[in-house]
Amino acid sequence: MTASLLTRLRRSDEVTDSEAVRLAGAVSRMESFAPRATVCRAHVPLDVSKLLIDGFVSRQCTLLDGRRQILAIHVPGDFVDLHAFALKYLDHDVVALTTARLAVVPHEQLREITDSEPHLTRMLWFATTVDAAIHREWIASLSRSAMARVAHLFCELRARLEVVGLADRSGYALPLTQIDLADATSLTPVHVNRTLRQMREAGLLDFRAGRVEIGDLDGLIRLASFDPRYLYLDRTAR
Amino acid sequence: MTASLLTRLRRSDEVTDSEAVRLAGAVSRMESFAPRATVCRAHVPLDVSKLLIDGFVSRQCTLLDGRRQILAIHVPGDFVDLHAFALKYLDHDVVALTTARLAVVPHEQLREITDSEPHLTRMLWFATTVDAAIHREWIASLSRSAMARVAHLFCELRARLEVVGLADRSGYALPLTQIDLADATSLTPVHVNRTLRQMREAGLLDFRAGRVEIGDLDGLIRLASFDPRYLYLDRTAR
DNA sequence: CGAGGCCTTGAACCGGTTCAATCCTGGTGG
DNA sequence: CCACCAGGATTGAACCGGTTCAAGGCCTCG
Repeated sequence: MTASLLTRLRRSDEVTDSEAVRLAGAVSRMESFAPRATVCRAHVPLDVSKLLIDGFVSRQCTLLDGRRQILAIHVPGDFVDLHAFALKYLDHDVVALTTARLAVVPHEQLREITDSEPHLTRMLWFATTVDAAIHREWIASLSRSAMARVAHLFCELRARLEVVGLADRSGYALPLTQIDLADATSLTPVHVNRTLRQMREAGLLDFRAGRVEIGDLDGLIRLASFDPRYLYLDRTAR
Repeated sequence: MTASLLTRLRRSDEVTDSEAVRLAGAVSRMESFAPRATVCRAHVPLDVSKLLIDGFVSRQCTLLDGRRQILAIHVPGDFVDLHAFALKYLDHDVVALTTARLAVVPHEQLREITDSEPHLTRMLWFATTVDAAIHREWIASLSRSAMARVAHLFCELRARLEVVGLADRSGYALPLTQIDLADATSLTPVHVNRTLRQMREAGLLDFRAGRVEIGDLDGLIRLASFDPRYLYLDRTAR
């Protein structure tokens, strides 16, 4: 169950077998969600956190005028609402974008890990600070052009999915709608559509039928000015 | 030195005297910075983190076209680059917006705290997840109108400064330029200026001479649709 | 007293939005 | 088996919030 999380953590630091066992043992059960189903709601006290096994989920909030803002998109291996362990409730909703399976980890288990496994604790802390780094990159991304924003999102998802073996240089499965992309980039669906057409015509990328087909990864990276260092994928003792 | 950090942490949970002593003992020295001085630079390995004692500092990055994007504004009591303890380097620069004093905490000390003080560790972890929550709120804010964005920034700073006794309902000192506000809201200085004029004419707020004078806090909160729950200022065991 | 920042205001411009219509596709029920 | 329907994708045209460019004004500091 925790295989993809381990793959991710091991990309950034060494994880001992006993730590891996500890983590696997912390999972109490699995949960499945249909597309659009709410995984957890803002401002509701939580005593579990959830690890995404497969599918895509988003952190999102609903603005006053009813528009949905996607704050982050999570991929398999992400400990989606680990923040809730420290925060005790979330400030946003977590919603399934596709069919999704998540492993449930009671905070009681996390509490015991923090009491007895300092290194594992630092790894989990690390995972939440990477989330924060991704948020910052989104803030910077939002101040750029529509093309750059959309390209950046595709580059980021590619890099993160590659870590868990779900993407390569040529593309990846991404069963989202243009509306999802619009809500994630703060653009209108209409403009996302035009932007995708431009990218297709430029031979950069073709997003169709739930799949991202990358024509020119280097061009895409340049367009997005994507620098993956903010994902902290290099290996260092933590 | 750690008084304002303690005030902040104690707002969210109980901190024992021995924990407070441990935290105070972790500070190795003080550093002062002039306005615009760089506190730490992106992508440079770090072995200390810094706690803001007084003044304002920003997390920021420079976009390809030379524009500066402010990703966060920190107020006294904030453990500005605590993230670097987990990340080992930062993905952005930290720059003094005003004259600023910071307390330096070696990662070695933080390491020892994580090894022997689980509750204090969770408190520090908590502090970084609140930073992430603030980032998310900025993402949502950026998708709204110029008025709402600027109003939201003023509301947030007021709420955070109030915790450490540096603001009340009527206003607070904020020695930033309109250019700083522009870079923090992804607006142009020209438009920030027009927005501030509108807010002044509406009797909501007067930002002049390095001070925010609030005329109608409730109106401002409404305009910003500011909901302070994302700052996690309620007291809970963590 | 001159220079450099910052603030302020006007006018033209433009990237992205809004509104509206049409197409396409997969799923459903008769 | 096919008509129908709903949700998403696509395209055109008018519009608008915020940008850009340009010109002063004001204040502080050397």
